Amino acid sequence: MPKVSQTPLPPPTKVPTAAVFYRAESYRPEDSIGYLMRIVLSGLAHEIERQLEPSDLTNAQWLPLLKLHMGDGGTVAELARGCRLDAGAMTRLLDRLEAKGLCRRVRSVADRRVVNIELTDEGRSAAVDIPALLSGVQNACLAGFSAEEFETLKSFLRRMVANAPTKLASTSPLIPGGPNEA
Amino acid sequence: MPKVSQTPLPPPTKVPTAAVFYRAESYRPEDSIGYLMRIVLSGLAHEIERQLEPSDLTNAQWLPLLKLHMGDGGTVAELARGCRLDAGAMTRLLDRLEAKGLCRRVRSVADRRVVNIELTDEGRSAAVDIPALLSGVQNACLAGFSAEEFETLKSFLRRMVANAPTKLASTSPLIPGGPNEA
DNA sequence: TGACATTAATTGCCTAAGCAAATAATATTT
DNA sequence: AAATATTATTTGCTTAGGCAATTAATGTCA
Repeated sequence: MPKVSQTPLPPPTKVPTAAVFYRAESYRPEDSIGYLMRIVLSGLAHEIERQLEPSDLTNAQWLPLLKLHMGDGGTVAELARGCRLDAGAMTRLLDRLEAKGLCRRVRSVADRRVVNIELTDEGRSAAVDIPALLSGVQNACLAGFSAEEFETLKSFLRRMVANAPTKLASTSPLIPGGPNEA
Repeated sequence: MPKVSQTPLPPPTKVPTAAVFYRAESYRPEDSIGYLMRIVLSGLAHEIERQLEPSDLTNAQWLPLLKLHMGDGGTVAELARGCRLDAGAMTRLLDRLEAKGLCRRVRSVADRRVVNIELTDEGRSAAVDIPALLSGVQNACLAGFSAEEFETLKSFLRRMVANAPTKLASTSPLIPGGPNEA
């Protein structure tokens, strides 16, 4: 039951009216939120990768490793969903992790289709450092932000996630507590 | 001259104090701004690519095509810088655009090292539709945002861009009017 | 002028991600 | 039970991007 209003609304719009912030005639790539987010993200990725160097991990590899370490998914399919990756891509990513000795594949006995992924000791010791690293990089990215601005930013991002085409948003449990938990 | 205050500031900090929004002990990937931005961006990319289908263009190809059309860079190096891409990646991207008949390479006579990239008629006609497409997708992503929220979001993003490691931010004219033009 | 440095573009090698097809195992249905 | 559908994983093919080395052309400096 979304926002029942007591006073009758002039036009009974159920979907929020599409804003017109960008127009074809005046479009400049550098002003677009997509462009700006791309720059922020690539900066974050670059710095994360730089700090990951001693661990011999790439920016694509820390997320599945972290999920394994947190017990959030222990099969190829679960990891692929959790990392929003193609199953084939995850297979080959795990090939590389396995080649580095960070994890191993164990065929499930209960369901012989699934392959359980287990961290090795090296994998575990590489994983424990990741949260601190990610926290540091993202805190640095937010330098100068107040706590309130930080919350506002997150709520903006969650609203944009919710605006994304349903297909993408529905394939995995995106936001644990819904798009409104501040 | 950033915000000169009349009252004396208690600690004369010149660099904004690093905020502590994320901590290793309580880190959850789904709460991170990097994760949220990644989802928004991939949703945007997916939708843009879907709408680009009739043009036979990919999400990676519209930006160089648009820059060529806007006269913003006509050589491999300029396009690579403008699109924040490796020169080698741009070479091969242009290979694919050329194979599709959207552009052609013309060796410069003034400086025989450089290759000038020219749009073909097909390239031009593919480029003209791009701004409207990008505007539509990004406006949809911003559904429900007020004009003020939109400006706040952009200012947040610009501040994060400015916080990015100097290396990345200095390689190209990121923000035309500086990180403060609302 | 000649040695050296810089720049532009290309190429090879790697990681990476999506899509589609193939295979194998499990579920469902008739 | 047999046929069918679904699921898990893998593999081939493609686009894509980064890094390093190579080649060619231009600039710089002693």
